[in-house]
Amino acid sequence: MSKGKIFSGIRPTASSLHLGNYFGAVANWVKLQDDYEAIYCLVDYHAIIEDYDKDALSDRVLNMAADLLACGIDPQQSILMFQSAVPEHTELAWIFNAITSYGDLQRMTQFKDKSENKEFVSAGLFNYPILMAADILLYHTTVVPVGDDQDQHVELTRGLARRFNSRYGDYFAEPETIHTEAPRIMSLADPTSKMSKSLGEKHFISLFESEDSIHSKIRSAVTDTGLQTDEMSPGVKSLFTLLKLSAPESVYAGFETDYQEGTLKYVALKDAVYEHLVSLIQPIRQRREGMSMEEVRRVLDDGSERARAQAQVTIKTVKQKIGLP
RNA sequence: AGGUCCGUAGCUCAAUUGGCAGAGCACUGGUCUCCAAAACCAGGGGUUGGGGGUUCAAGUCCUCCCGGGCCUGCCA
Repeated sequence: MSKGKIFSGIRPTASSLHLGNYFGAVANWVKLQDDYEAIYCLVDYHAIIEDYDKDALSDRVLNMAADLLACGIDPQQSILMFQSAVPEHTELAWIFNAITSYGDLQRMTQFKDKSENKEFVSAGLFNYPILMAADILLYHTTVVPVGDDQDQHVELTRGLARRFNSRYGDYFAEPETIHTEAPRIMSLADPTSKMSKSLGEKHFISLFESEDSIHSKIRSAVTDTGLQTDEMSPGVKSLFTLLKLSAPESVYAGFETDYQEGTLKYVALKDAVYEHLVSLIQPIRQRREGMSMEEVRRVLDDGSERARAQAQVTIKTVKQKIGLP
């Protein structure tokens, strides 16, 4: 039987991947490669719709590609590409603009969140779900692995596929989302917020930063705040999550028992998280170090070329269907 | 294109008739804590969007430019 087809993107807004990217998305991307035909895309056209550093962007694309390869994305198996190398993304997005209702976009909660209290809101920020729909449908993707914050956008994508099909004749399959068991990794300094580069230096741990820095960030992780309750505090829960992801089950179970018996020393938990985390990411760090950027560039160009071949077929058909010469 | 309001620290803002650029939050360090948090103590942080001008003295006044918000007009 034929494999399903996956498309997933990541914005090259930082110079390297952090633990949230890794456990929340990339680790799953690596696993999914075996069961699906996958396209993983650095979505640089998405990166430019909000403030960004033009001098850093192209290096970020390359560096994140290198990070992804180090994490185990296999360019023999999957396609690793960058968006702006395949102009058909924006071409299809424009076409989808014509069948997207203004109201649908206004209802996007992410747009409402991001545009609130911002003095410059680009039209691109408003339109971005359309580009995302184009990214997905351009390759006849059947499965989209995303966090639940992207559900609404995938739902729009399904709606656009349906609307296109009913106006111009069946063509696009409606992609399904899959939610892997991927946990949301929280900021250690503020365990009620998702780990993110944009919150500031304290709020994320890069896969590639120094061990000292990782250690001190974990050591200073917020644990209990305010009054004691029966519930495990978000900060402690977050540390347990990281331990579960990085340590053997027996180690995890030991700490859990300590917690339940009230004998847990948070320092011990933190140091265990640090040690297991570092040994888990050690091989990734080593692969990343040995990587040549020329090779990464070649992989990206090759992936983008293969993707483009598929994209061109889609665009050609779409243009015919909608009546363009 | 016209009208109008605005631009001061990472963020929100203050600075008298023109008179030493400041506060809160955030950040960094310390005390405390198993680690953190809270609290307290200390610290770093600025081309006041940019150029020119008036003045003994400009964040403040004049002028041009850049950027942004709102309104109107025009446009494929």
